[in-house]
Parts: sequence; structure tokens; C-alpha cells
Amino acid sequence: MDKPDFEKLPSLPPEGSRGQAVFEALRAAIHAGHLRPGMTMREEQVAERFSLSRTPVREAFARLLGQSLLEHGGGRGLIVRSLGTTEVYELYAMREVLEGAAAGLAAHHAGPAEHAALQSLQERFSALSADDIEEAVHINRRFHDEIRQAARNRYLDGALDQMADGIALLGETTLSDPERHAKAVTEHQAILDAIKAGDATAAESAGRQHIHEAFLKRKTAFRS
Amino acid sequence: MDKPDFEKLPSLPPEGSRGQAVFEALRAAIHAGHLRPGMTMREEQVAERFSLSRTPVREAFARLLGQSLLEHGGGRGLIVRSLGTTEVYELYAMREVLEGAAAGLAAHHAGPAEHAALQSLQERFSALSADDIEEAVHINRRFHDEIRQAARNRYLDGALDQMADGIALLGETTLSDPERHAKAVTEHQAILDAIKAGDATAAESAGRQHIHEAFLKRKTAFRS
DNA sequence: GCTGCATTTAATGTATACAAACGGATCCGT
DNA sequence: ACGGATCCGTTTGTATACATTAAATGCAGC
Repeated sequence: MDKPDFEKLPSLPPEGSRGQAVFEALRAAIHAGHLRPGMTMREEQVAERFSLSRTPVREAFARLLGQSLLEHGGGRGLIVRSLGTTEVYELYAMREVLEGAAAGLAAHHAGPAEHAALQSLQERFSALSADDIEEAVHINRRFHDEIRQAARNRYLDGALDQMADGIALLGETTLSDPERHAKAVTEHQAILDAIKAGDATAAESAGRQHIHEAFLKRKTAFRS
Repeated sequence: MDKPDFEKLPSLPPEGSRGQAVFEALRAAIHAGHLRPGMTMREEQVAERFSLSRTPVREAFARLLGQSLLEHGGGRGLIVRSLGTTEVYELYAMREVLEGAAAGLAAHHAGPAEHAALQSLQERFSALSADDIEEAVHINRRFHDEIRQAARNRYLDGALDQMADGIALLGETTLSDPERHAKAVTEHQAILDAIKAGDATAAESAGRQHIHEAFLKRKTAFRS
């Protein structure tokens, strides 16, 4: 249970209340990998780091606990959750469903502007060299975000946010493998084609398949 | 923006911290219909009602805000969220997906004991007289809960909880109509048959269809 | 009589002080 | 030396007091 490197934590966004700002900062830190599963934090530590009192920190912790990003560590602070193999399986099973649903809904609702945006992202994604992992992750995220927006469903949005939190806890991306990147390009193309054709059933199927492939890749990474 | 009848609020469960207790009490009050959309609450009001300070109440509010059950009412307290027609559409679209997924996963994972439990609930549900709405709602909920448990996916669980919160905000059940009850019996039977047969595809389809029918019923109720 | 601004007021946001609960270490008894 | 109970320190849980902010109100000017 090592301690996080608080120096690297992002500073607080000035918008909104401090409590919400702390919440977002910690969530961002987990997503950025600065806070990793197993790390422990005390309320006072975080409060000092951000030059605040414990009160807004507690508020942030309450929300993070509610989203299962943190858990009580008995006497010794709060712990960044780590996912067991069962949970990873469940996470990907759910993500298959949700990304499938997002693609399906996007096929219904996406307009020409969104088709073009997706097309552009897809072209940039496929043109990337295999070693530029950071950019690949970035564009991949924007591609999926665009689909999510086109789906126009705030509940789906919320559920996908939960998925993103879970994936963040897992750490390393599956896109680090060049072979996986190449496959992802093909899978994205299938999703995009179905969305442009307005074929919800095909889009849903392609979306599910895409996550399923990522899951298979993730599973092999486990055993190594 | 009337004020809630705080007298009818359930008392605090003794387990856990007071903050969590308040959270659950308020959530239960919304589900029970004692707190209805548009009602406003101030921190101090709730604190007095439960003989607490504002601190644990704030913690509860933070979580309720995180789950979009409450929203800031500007200067005048917090407001129980009310759903616009767009959100209702989105809610049911998402619920179709999730209940479908639950049925599909249940078809994979459910064992004989769960088949029997579902069968029993289905028989009790179909035997109900048309005017016993309260019991119908109760058994209906247990039926869906049983499927959810059989699905064995905690992320799906969380997402369905969100759906339940949203439905609670809508108020009246669609089961109040005798005709709807009869249809629901048939639809439940289709889900049950598919689960018992281990046919995930059919189960998912039946689950979606069931929610879709409820949605159609809900839409007609709007216009009245 | 209406509009705009200043004032007032009531609510939330934050800080600090205190209480309770939990773990860990130590000391006693066997 | 080993087991157990107790003491102590640390950390969270709660209460209260203070700061801040945003809406409501009243007044003045037009």
C-alpha cells in the first residue's frame, strides 16, 4: 500500500465549489494513472495538498465512494479500488452491451456532421504509426466519445462514465500492441459504416464485437 | 415547489455512519413517493428532522447530487429532480438495453434454483387479481430483481439502480392498468422461457420487448 | 408605474474543534 | 514464551461557528 506522489496531482479547477473541484481532480488523477489501485490516502493529506480543510475533501470522498472508485481501508485511510478478475469480466461484459447500445443509438440519431467527424477521426486513427500509443489512445477516446454524443442518451453517458472509471483502474491500454491497433482500425470502420448506413442492428453488433476483441486481448495480457 | 411532508419520512437505519443513513433514508423516501419531483429541501430542515447537524446531511446530499436525484435550486434549497419528456425517452431507451442485457446474462448464468424462484414469482404474478396493484408492483419488482441477481454483474446492477431511481421520479406505475398487467404476464413468461432454455439471444430480445411495451403504455399515459 | 441598482437576508460553502471508533503495540498474567 | 486484555495513537465521524454567495426586496430615479 504505497503512498501516491501528491506532487503530480493536477491543481484544482477554479470552477464550482471546492468540494466538486477536489472530486474532479482526484477522478482525473485516477484516469491519468497518478493514483493507482492500492494507493492509500488520508483526508488530511489531500486537504493539505490542496490547501483546504477536510470538509470539502470529505464531500469529494463521499462521491468517489459512491462510484466505487475508493473504498474504506479500515483504519488506514481510503484505498483506490483494485479490480479482481471477476470484476474485470463483468466490466467488459457490461461494456460490450453499452458500446453496442451507443453504436446502435448513434446509427439512429447521428447526422451528416457527426458522420464527417467520425470519418475524420477514423482516418487519423488509421494513419497513426504503431509506436505513437499516446496519440492512439487519445484519438480512440475521441472516436468513442463522438459515438456516445451521437447516441444522445444521458443515462448511457453516465453508465459509460462508470465504465471509463473501471477501465482507468485497470491501467494499461490494450492499444499498446501494434497488432491490436490494426484490428481496432478495422473494427472502428465496421462501426462507422453501420452508423453511416443508419443500420442500428449492425452498428450494435459491431460495437459489441469491438469491445469483445479488446476483452480477449486484455485476457491474454493477464496471464503474462 | 411545495415542501415535503417530513413527518412521513422513514427513520434512520442505525447501521453505518449517519451520513450514509441519511442518504439511504432520502433515497427510500423518493422511491416510496414521499419525496416527489419539484419538492425543495434545505440542509437544515433535513438535519432537524433527523436530529443531526448539517454535516452528515451534506454528505448525503453530495451523493444524491452525484446520482442526479437532486439538483441545486439556486438559492432556495435543493430540488428533487423532475424528468422532462426527453429524459423519459432516454430513460426507457436505456432501460430496454439494460433489462435486455440482464435477461441475456441470466440465461447464461441462472441455475435450477433461480429458474424455480422465477417460476414461482411468475405464477404468483399471473394469479393476482387485477385490482391488487400494490402487490403486483411488489412481485414485479422481485421478478426483475431475481433476473438481475442471476445476471451476476455488479456494473449492470449499478446501472439498473440508476434506472430504478429514474422510474421512481416518474411516480405512478404502468401496472395500474389491468390490461397492462395481463400483457406483462405474457411478456414475463417469454423472458422466463428463454432463460430456462438458456437462450441468451431470445431472452435479451424478450427483455427489451417487455420494457418497450411498458414504454408505449407510459407514452399514452402522458397524453392524458 | 416600471425598471434598475443597492441592500438585505437566507441559504450554501468552508474551516475548525471535538467525539468516537478502530488498529496496533505493549504489558501483564499464566 | 505465549495468549489476551488494555492502553495509546491515529483516523474518521460529527457538531458548531464563520465566510461567502446568490436570490429576494425595497427604494430611487426615470
